[in-house]
Amino acid sequence: MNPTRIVLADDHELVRDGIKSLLENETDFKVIAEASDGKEALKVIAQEKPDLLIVDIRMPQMNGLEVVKHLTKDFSDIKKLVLSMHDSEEYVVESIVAGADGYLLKGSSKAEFLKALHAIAAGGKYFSGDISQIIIDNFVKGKSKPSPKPLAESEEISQLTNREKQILELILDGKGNNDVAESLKISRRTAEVHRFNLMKKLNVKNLIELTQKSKELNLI
Amino acid sequence: MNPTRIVLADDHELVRDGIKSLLENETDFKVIAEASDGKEALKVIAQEKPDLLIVDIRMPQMNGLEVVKHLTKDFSDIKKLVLSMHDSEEYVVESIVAGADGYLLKGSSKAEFLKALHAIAAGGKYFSGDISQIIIDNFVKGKSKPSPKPLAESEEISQLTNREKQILELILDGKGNNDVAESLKISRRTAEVHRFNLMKKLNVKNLIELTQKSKELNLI
DNA sequence: GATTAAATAAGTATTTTTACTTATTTTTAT
DNA sequence: ATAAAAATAAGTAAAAATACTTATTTAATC
Repeated sequence: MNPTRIVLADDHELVRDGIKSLLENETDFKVIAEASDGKEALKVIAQEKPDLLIVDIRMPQMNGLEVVKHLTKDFSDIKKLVLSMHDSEEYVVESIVAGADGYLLKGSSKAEFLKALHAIAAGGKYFSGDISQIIIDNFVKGKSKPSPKPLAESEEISQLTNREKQILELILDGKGNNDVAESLKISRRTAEVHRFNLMKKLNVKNLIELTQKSKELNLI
Repeated sequence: MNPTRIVLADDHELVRDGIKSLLENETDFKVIAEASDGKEALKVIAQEKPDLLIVDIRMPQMNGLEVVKHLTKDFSDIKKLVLSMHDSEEYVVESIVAGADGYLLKGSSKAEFLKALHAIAAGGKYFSGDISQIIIDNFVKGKSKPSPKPLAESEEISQLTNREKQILELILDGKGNNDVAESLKISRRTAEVHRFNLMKKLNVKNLIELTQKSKELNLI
């Protein structure tokens, strides 16, 4: 197998060097590029198309979570491991919500770091056991959780055309046909047709069902 | 500080001995009793009132999860660490739901084991990073999780009259004013007024916002 | 270069919702 | 018992949405 190609984003050179040296003898991983701030990270990622991003939260220009969000949105197949000094609740929760595949405290051992990388490279998730408290508190609310649905990109959403997805987003922002038309500079009728078609494709018959379906599809 | 008093429940003597020897030099923890099946565990716990139970899932008579459930119900201040050979989804999820404070795979290192014990003794939770995938998949459903609100009955919802709450539910089921009217045997106009009023109270201006607000309020 | 798929737009008719106001009847609380 | 709050209902006019159909213009693909 080819090594997992990694981009490293952290504003401290020392930290980057440390991680690089940790990975030096690992044949499974290869750091192919670095960035010292969020904006740069995005640029580098667009160029290099790595398999995985290791990113610090606190960075100049654009923080790590923003970077993660962008990746989740625009490069959904790039994995994201968030490294942080903090086990602050907000950061952890935000990271998960932003779509991070892992969250490690900088105090983690090399062994755990590698474990996390392997898990994530294999398509899994790895969140430091130290923060499980936070995860449980924030996400395990009701008890029963009936559907362990694959949160993968569903077939349903992929039958939508790009335009339809775009319009769906606007609808989900609470926009009416008129608003949609206006913000996309198309006629209201067109907006209506798009709405009509996408609702048909998603097999829903009203906004509520649309919203619920969207929730199931993790669009909201 | 007094050491944390532990009861050990596992049907394999070897495993129990192993854990005991691991804890031998730890002044913070003391194994005060053991049990080799679930029923016995409950009996011992009732006698000894330990601070913490380390319990295997697979045991004769009564499995570990059942024991955990009983403790959560009847001895809520006793902490529970579930030890398992399996990272099976069901077990993990069930453990959490049953009220376990931690879940460790038997393959965990001594360091992680102690970390977990310390975390749990201190009132925290510790779930092996290896199973974070499962936790995330099962409990983190929708993306946005804006409000770690106490899912207590919010002020907003309590300003609604009962009738309005009832109608809100129907709306959230995707019912239009006509459907609402029909199923409550009231006139459509009345349904409209209720909808109008409740939306005003919740300060939303369309169905999407209503749905989102309802999600925040954990109504959906 | 031809087909196909996607995006655009208009038309039509029906149904709903919005955004009120007014007013009567029940409940509930003091 | 009486005032206040809640539930009921109707009216009106304007704005949107629904449920289609048809049709033209781009893009993409074969």
